[in-house]
This record gives sequence, C-alpha cells and structure tokens, in this order.
Amino acid sequence: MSRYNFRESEARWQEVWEQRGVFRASIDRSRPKYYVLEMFPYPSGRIHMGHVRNYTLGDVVARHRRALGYSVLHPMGWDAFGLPAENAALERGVHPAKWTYENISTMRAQLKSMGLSLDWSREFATCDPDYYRHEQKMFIDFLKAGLAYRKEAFVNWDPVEQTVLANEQVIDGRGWRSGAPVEKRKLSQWFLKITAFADDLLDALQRLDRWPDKVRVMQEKWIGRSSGAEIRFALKGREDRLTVYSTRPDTLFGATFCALSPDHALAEECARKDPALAAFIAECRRAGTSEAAIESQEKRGYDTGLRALHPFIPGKELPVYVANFVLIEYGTGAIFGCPGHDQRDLDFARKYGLPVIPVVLPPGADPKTFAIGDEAYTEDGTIFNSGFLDGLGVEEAKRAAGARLEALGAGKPQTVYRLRDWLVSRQRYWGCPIPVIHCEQCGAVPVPEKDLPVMLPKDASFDRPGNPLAHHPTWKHVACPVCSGAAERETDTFDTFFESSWYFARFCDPKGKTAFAREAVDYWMPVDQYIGGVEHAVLHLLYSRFFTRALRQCGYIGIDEPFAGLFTQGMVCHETYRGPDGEWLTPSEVKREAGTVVRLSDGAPVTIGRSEKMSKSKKNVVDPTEIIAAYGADTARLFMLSDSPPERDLEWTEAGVDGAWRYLNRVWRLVTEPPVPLPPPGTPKPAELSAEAEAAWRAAHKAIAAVSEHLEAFRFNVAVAQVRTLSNALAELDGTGPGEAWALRFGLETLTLLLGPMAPHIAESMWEALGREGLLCEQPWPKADPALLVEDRVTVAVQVNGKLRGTIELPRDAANDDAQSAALAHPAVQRSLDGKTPRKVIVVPNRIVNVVA
RNA sequence: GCGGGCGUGGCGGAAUUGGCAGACGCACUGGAUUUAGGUUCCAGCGGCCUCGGCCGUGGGGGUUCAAGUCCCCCCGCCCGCACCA
Repeated sequence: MSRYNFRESEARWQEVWEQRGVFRASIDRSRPKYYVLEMFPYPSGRIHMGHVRNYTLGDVVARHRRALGYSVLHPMGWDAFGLPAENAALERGVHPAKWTYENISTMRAQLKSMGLSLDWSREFATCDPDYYRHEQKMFIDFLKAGLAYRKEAFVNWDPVEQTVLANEQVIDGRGWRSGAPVEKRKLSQWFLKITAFADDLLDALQRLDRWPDKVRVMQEKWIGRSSGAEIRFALKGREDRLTVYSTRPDTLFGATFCALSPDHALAEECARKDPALAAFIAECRRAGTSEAAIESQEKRGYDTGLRALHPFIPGKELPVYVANFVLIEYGTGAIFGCPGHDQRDLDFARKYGLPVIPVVLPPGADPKTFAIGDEAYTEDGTIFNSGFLDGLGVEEAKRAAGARLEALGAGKPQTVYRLRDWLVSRQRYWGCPIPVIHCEQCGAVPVPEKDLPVMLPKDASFDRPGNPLAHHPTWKHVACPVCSGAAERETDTFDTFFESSWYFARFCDPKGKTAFAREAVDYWMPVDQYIGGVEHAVLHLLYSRFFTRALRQCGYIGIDEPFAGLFTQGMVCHETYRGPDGEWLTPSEVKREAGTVVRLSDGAPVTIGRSEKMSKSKKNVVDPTEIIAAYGADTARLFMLSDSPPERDLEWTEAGVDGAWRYLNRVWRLVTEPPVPLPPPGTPKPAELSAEAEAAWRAAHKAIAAVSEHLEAFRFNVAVAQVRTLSNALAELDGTGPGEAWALRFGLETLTLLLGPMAPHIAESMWEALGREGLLCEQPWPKADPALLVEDRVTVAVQVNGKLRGTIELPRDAANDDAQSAALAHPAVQRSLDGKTPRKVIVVPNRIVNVVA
C-alpha cells in the first residue's frame, strides 16, 4: 500500500507553482476581476493558528474564483510598525527594524509552506520607507484639505517611563510595567477629521450588503448619531453659561441637577478654589479612562456650589455637581440630570438625596399616582408636569422644547455623534514619522514634498524612558522650510492604523513611484472579498472606510468604499491544561492516557480547563509549523475548513487533525488503488450504465452543485462534508458492472477538482495520478448538469397530526391526490387514525403529507 | 454600565429558511483482517420503552395542519468599548 508522501509532494508543487508564476495577478479586461484579501499580519515572530485559519479561508476563495475564470488578485504584506518591536528593543536590545525584518522572513517561509495561491511579487512591509513616504504625502494633503488638525487631548501618562500608555496598559490606575500611578495629561496632538464623514459613513453602511449585519450594527452604534438639543444654562451670580447636550430635551422639566465631567474646564476652575473638589477630581482620574471603566463604576459626585438656572422655570435653581460618570469626550462634557427617565441619573439622585420628578407618563398610568421607584422610565409616553409640553408625545416634545430653547436664546436642536476625531499621534519610535516641522516663527509647517520621506533615524537608543525620537541628539533639529530659522521636527509618529488604512489599494501597484497607479486601482478596487477577525469590526474597518473617502477627496482614488464584501472569521481555541501546582502547560507537554490527561515528563495529573482562544499566557497554543511538519499543509488546511463554520470559534483538537489526515490518505488510496483499472482520461461516457454507475455519476453532479453553492456562501464546513459524501459514494463502487469504471473515473476527477481549493497539493498529485495533463490549479471549475440533480422517485414523509408515522415512495411531482391516497393507505397511518375520518389532508409536493384527524 | 453575538446527541456541527431533527465527522461499543508503523474494513451509536410507541434543538409561554426555524418572557456563556494589532 503506497502512502501519500506529503513532504515530497508539497515541496514539489509549491516549486512548480512558483516557477510557472501561476498566481501572478495581471490586469486582464477579457475576464471579470476578483480581489481577495486577508487582513495582513503583524510580524510578531511566528505565525499562529489564527493566521492559518484566516489565510486558508482566503485561499479557498482565491483558488475557487480562479477556477471560475476570474482574474484574481491575492496579495500578501506586513503590517510592520507597532509597539511590540519597541518592547523587544527595550527587553532584548534588538533594534526594532532588525527584529521586524527577521520576523518577516521567518513568517514568510511559514506562510509559503502552507501552499497559498498568493502573488508574492507584490509583497511589501509598511515600515519600508518606500511605503510610508506615500502616507506622509497623504497626511500633508489631508492638512491642506482641512482633514487633519492639531488640538489638545488627554492621554494616560506614565511619569516613570515618560510615555503615553494605551488603556490596556493601565491596570488599576497604574502603569503596567512601572507600577506608577498614571496621570491624565493634556498633550497637543494630531487628529484626522473622521467626523466630517460621520453621516456618509453611517448612511453608506446600508449599501454594504455583503458585510455581516453585526459589523454594520457595531459601526452604526460606534458612530452613534443622535439628535437632541444643546441647552445653555445661566449660572447664578456668573456671566458665563453652562452648555449641556441632551438627547432628551423633552424631559427638561424633570431636571433636578446638572453634572460636569471631572475634566470639564468649569470643574477645573472650581477646583482651584476648593481643595476637596480638586482631590475628588484627582481620584476620578485615577479610576481609569476607558468608557467601560467609567460607566461601570459606582456613581459619585461632588457639589461645586454653583447653581444653574432652569431655562423654562423662572427662579428654579439646579445644583451643579462634578460627577464621575460624565464623559468629557461626548457632547459638551456636561449634562442635566433627569432622574425620572435616566437610570444613571436616578442612581445618582438617590445617592445624593436629589428630587425625582416624573415628566413622562407611561400609557395607561394615572398622573396622580405615578411615581418612579428603583427603575427610571425610559420608554415612550405622554409628557406631564411640564408646562407648555404637557400632553405631547416624547418626539413632539423634543421638537417643541428645542424650538422654545432657540426662541429664548438658551439653546438649539442639535445632532451629536459618539464618534470622535481620530487621534493619530503616538509618542513612539517604531512608526511613520509625522512630516511636520515646528517653527517658533511659522508654527507647524508641513515638510516640503521634495524632502519626503522623513526617515526614522537608524541609531536611536532605547535604554532610557521616553520617546527615542525626542531624545535623539540630532534628528529633530532642522531648518524651517519657510523662514530657514532653527526649528524642530515633530517627534510623534502615526498610529499604526494609518498604514493599514490604505495598504489594500497599494497592493494594486505596490512598486509605483506614486502611492497609486490610477489604472491599476480603478481596475482592482474595491476588494471583492476581505477576510479577517471580528476584533477589527469597528476601528480598522471604519478608519479604512474614512481614509478611502479622504483619499478620494484629495484626488488619489475614485471610490468611497474599500471593501465590497467582508467576512469575519472566528477564533482558534484549544483546551487549557494546568499541572499539579496550578501552572499552565502547553498541549505538547501533556498526553492523553486512558481517559485522563497527564504530564508527559512525570505522569503527574493534569487539570483540563475549558477551551479558550489560543494565547501565550494560557499556553494553550499549537504551533502551525509543527503541525505542517508532522501532517502537511493540506491536513492543516482541511482541518481548518472541516466541522466549524468559519464565522464561529474553532476548537483545535488532535483527534480532528488525525481525522483530516486519515481522510486525505483514504482519498489518495481511492485514486491510486481503484478496485478495477480506470479507463484512459477523456473516455466518453458509455451508453450503458449500471444502477450503481448511474448513482455514482449523479452523486458527482450533486457534489458539484452542493460544493459550489456552499463555497459561495462561505459554508466551507458543509462543502467539506459534501466532498466526503462523494468519496463515500465512490468507495461503494466495486467497478465491475457496466460503465462503473467510467463512472469511477468521472467521480474521482470531480472529487479532485472539488478538493483543489481546500487541499491543493494532494489534489495536484491526484490529478497527475489520474493521468491528466496540466496543473489542477489551472483547471476550470466543474459544472453540474441540472438534469442529474433530481431523482425520478422521491421519499415523502407521512404525518398524522404533525407526527411522523412513516414514509412513502412516490414518482417525482406525483399528483396531490395520488400522494394523499398513498399516505392514507400506509398501515401506520391507518393504525394512528384508528377508524377516524381525516378532517383535512395537507400535501406539500415531494416533501410531506400531513393527515389531520 | 453600554453595545454586539451565541446556546441542537458524549463532542464539532447539518437541516432547500416553516415541512422526515441529528447530514458529514470526532469519540465510544462490538466484530473481522493485519497485528509493533499516526492501519484498514463491517456493524451499532439522542433519551426512555411494555417494541406499540413516548419524550427530545438552554428554560417557560404563544402562533400554525406543521416550529431548531416565527412572536413574547426568562436563563447561561462569549466578544467589543477608541493608544494592542
């Protein structure tokens, strides 16, 4: 018995594909184009199973589309700037560039071992100056177009490391490495004006009909368009006014307090005269900056002593608090509190003994007795206790209140977005330098185009706290491009989402002197199918949508939406293991033994934990390289596609990999050791087919139809099951009857073609073993004959009162009367009816007969 | 806290979108062949059962001739929340 030699085979086919350049993309106007893109990887060091899954899914799409006759673009590159490179520099003394490019070469080799149908000639890394020079020019164009600007914003500042921390690096108010209490600091930073496109980004979501609904909903919520009113409260004894935003101006008569964010200018002003308030504000700032942290903590406040005057009720004063649940980033950073109709306000009012005035009456409630208990009433109803608004519905009252505010000069209706402008400044070394020069005389001046790119200095030092670019002895000192006086470079670099917001368009012409060759971009864009993790559902995808619009406005490209189709894959998970001392163990450190799991080294008992996303911290990782070395890429790919639907989490199991491996060997035997010799390739269908031959022939056509349909719909697990169903049918054939050897060849060739996108190496070998000319990956996708998909006879279920009592065989499309009488004649039906006369019989042709007694 | 998603045998999952629940696998059980090689082949495999059936798609209610699928309420788990990428 000859075993399939995957090592020899995979290496050979990969070389053949590369030598013949079969996956090279080119503009070909005689065919429809198809651009398949998987989210490009961050070069962290080695590929992980998430990559294997992502790139397997994309490769199935790419190979399938190629077989369907499309001109396919399927490129690969590296999202190469980012924090981990700097951490490596700090921890191991490796330069970020060296670390990054070495990782890239390791990971490139790993990806190549997967046999992906990529056009490697288009590869680039975003840290290549030839890449990032273009985004520096884009930024300058954005500046000119008013899409980039500078303003002050709060950051998490680690006083020991002298650096800005990400929210995830702040743990319990302290820096993750230094342990020092994190300060909120205001820094002057660069922003991109994504809010300028808020309405368009929101409205265009409706047209992205090949995106998952959940992603569209997430983006919709993220943009968070709301209409309400801006209300300007007069302050007792002061000239200035307090501006708040509310989505519920209809509840203004129920207002019993106002509240400021701890970061509000007025709060800071009051704190200068009130040390206890200053202490309260400091405490709020320590509690964490993320929206999650702020909104889930206990509501607390501090009375500033200021009193706001109600715009509609003369003489009514509202206390002004500083409250920890008011976000500075949303609206105006100040609110009015209506405890009756907002849960947060209610919690706050109860805690501080503030009055609760209901102003929205639920339908059917009695205005004399209706009162608010522990729950605020947030549904629709009729306004009451509200002067001129009484009797209106919530929506009319919003409009009426807005109009009255405007008439009084105390506010106006307003639309507000949750979406904030994109802060792109990072105080880091390993990123694209922001091409601006700061001059005392001339202000912030863009670097002239002839001086681009602004390159990172190679000789930065990472051994002391702070931004290496800022410390560099010479790099930042330059002459002002306008007045030639002494000036300094901007030492901030771009957020790495900047690079990933346009790489997809660069792949159309990756070596061009300008960012985009219009001909190539116009031909290939948009991406027809984009594939990646849901974790990017909002930020990366929204930034890319914005960036594409900004590039269009600046004349770079002609489209708005970068990704016509989107697919978000699930995570790769694995069981977790803990040894006797509670320490995490990797799957390779344990073994299964008689139903339990023990440690490989000493047989100590191991506790099995639930399956979780593979992560270094829990050690539940399986290295793709080891799997590919042990089983081959095809087995790994097939397992990735089997069982779990691609959008759901996949559990990696040893048994599942074995199953995929056994299946491929089984298929190999089917092709190389058929029960009878196969007729030569191209033999015409014989006139006579045995019943078995006919069944196998039909099974092949059904498999073509089913696999095609499921591949289109991203149901790859079902497509794999259908391929297996075909191999089961072919294994049944003994080949001796009329036409059976022919049917077997037809079935095996079909099987090979269908398996091609999933397990491309073994499929090439099968094609060769079947004696066919040419490369399998260049064969057209097979077509199913619709006439062979339907059977002459069908099995129809027979129910009595909706319960299954048996089945009957009928000719296809039999008359309803025939179906009915056949069903009534069924012994089980007679038994169930027990002499009763059926009241009604429902016949669904070719499916079911339901006898209602 | 807010937002999003998911619950079907021991396990992963399937089910022409309202029409035979459990396709295809994994695990397991019995048998055959080979037996030191990540074998292969055959049979069985939701639960209960008086062998005629009864119960079963997280739980409870509803619509319908018919519900995993549609509607209402509840429970559990997972993910995101703006400087990780």
